[in-house]
Amino acid sequence: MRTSWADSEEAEAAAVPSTIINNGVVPNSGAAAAAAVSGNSRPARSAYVPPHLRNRPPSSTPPPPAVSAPPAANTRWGGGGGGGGRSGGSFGGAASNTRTGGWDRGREREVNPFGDDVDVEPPFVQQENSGINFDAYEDIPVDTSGDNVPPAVNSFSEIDLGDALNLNIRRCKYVKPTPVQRHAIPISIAGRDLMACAQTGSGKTAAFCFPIISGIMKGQYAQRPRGSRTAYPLALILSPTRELSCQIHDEAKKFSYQTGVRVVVAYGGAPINQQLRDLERGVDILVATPGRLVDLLERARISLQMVQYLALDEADRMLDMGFEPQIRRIVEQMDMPPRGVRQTMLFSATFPKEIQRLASDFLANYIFLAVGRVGSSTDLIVQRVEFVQESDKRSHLMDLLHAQRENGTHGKQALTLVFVETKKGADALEHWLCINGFPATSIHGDRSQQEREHALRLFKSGATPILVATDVAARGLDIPHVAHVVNFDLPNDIDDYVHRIGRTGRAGKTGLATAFFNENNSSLARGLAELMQESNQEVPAWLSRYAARSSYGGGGRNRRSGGGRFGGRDFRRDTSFNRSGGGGDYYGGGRSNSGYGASGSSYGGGGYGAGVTSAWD
DNA sequence: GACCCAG
Repeated sequence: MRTSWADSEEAEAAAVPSTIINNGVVPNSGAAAAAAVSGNSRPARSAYVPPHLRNRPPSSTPPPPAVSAPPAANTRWGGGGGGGGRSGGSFGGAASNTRTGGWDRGREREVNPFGDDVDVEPPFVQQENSGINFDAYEDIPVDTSGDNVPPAVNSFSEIDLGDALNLNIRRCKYVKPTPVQRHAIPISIAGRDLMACAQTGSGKTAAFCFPIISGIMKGQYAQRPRGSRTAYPLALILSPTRELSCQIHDEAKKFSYQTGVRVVVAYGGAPINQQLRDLERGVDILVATPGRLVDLLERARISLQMVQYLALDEADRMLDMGFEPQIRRIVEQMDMPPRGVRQTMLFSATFPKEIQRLASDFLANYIFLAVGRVGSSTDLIVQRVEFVQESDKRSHLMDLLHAQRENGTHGKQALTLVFVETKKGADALEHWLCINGFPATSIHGDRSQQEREHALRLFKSGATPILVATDVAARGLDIPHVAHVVNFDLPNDIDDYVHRIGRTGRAGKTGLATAFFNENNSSLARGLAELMQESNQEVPAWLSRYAARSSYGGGGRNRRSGGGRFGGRDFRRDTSFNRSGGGGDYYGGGRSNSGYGASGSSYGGGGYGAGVTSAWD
């Protein structure tokens, strides 16, 4: 499960000598590659299974003859997916015939992430679905809008994802798809663009990984340029933090085991040389943070011209002020195929309408999908708000921690995650907790990547059961056993609050979220009070008064919270967002036919309602 | 203010 660069160093050492096949093709010109892209821009994701994938045992085929050649970029690794594509090329029939799935396990040492084979490797710490209460999902509210929405499926077997992927799904102990998977996977398999409000705890990562992996396995892709040091991924998955990219990479690798689909992660703070070597050995799916990706693009070590699939995790964050220019540059100003040619999938739990509108620049005739959650699960997280002056916060936190210690809700199985506003504040609080007898560590952007990963490991293992964090840890991270999230400093944005408290109460477990509120947070009062009310939480009278005060002053409005909060609703259906005359563009030529209106009322006026309070992410 | 290349 580890993807830190320190660990991949090991994998690298084990993986040489390279078995990558070099067919000797002269580095391709951009034009040729572009032609290849446009000629195969939407690979058919039909039920067709290439012969070499039919009835294929997991790892029975012997390795091909070793080919001595310098590592070539983008050679399909392990074969499984028809990477050879056109066997008419100089690749040669022999080579492609030998590239059946898993042939090179002994040579490339593809680590078995499941620990059920010869390779002994610790099993994944999280088999998230196994802890999910599926009964609670049965009547979950789901909304879709857009043209010709493909119907949802009820089982993985209804979709032909391919044998190797299906085997991995079974190994993950995923018995049946979660609601977001039931809806998002058919949409993606159909080749449609997607904006999905979904939840990590219910398998969001799988929801975009399965179609990508399956599509690459089945796709008949033109030979990617070789011989140069430029890598040509077929899929790009972007996320806002390094740790989240690592987590997605771990998941994607698990799903890709013995499929022949190669997953590489690239993020900042780690030595770039290792990542360059990984890329040289071939990449189908690239998981990256924006900064390092831009760096690699500028070095011409990556080209996006073969990208067929683009997925943005935490998409609203990626398109928020801080990231949007970089994302726009990557998606629009590099060599990535344009929208409508590539397939684009955006995932997040919170999707403010302003961000939805921005996002529509990257999408073509997309489907909007919102997965709510049953009201009963709301109670999994108890939200408390306490009025605490700045000067009293530390002693108040100490009281909470002492109480937890007495309750026994402290330690390996009851982790406490404390969010603060600033990096300095994180350091200070960590130090203060330590000298007061509470072992704590911290994660924030001023720590080295090694320190960040180390802190996360200490916390996850329970060795240090308190983690002080900035918003770097607010989104997406799946940390089991977080029993308590403390908003020592509340965020300025209610969406950030939603993501923060979503670190607890995951996978059917209960959670507690405590917030320290004072005058400095008055701009959040209204959103907080509304959210708590929707979540059937007790709203303190004083908070309601704050909320009432800020409601007419316009005080708490910011760009992300104005006009409909949690994005549980397609902005294209909001007429106020279509007034500029460009509304038709958002639809790409058609109106919703999903009957949204009929079920929309159950959403309680456009929010996630109860859904925002828990594992939904 | 936080997060996102490199050094």
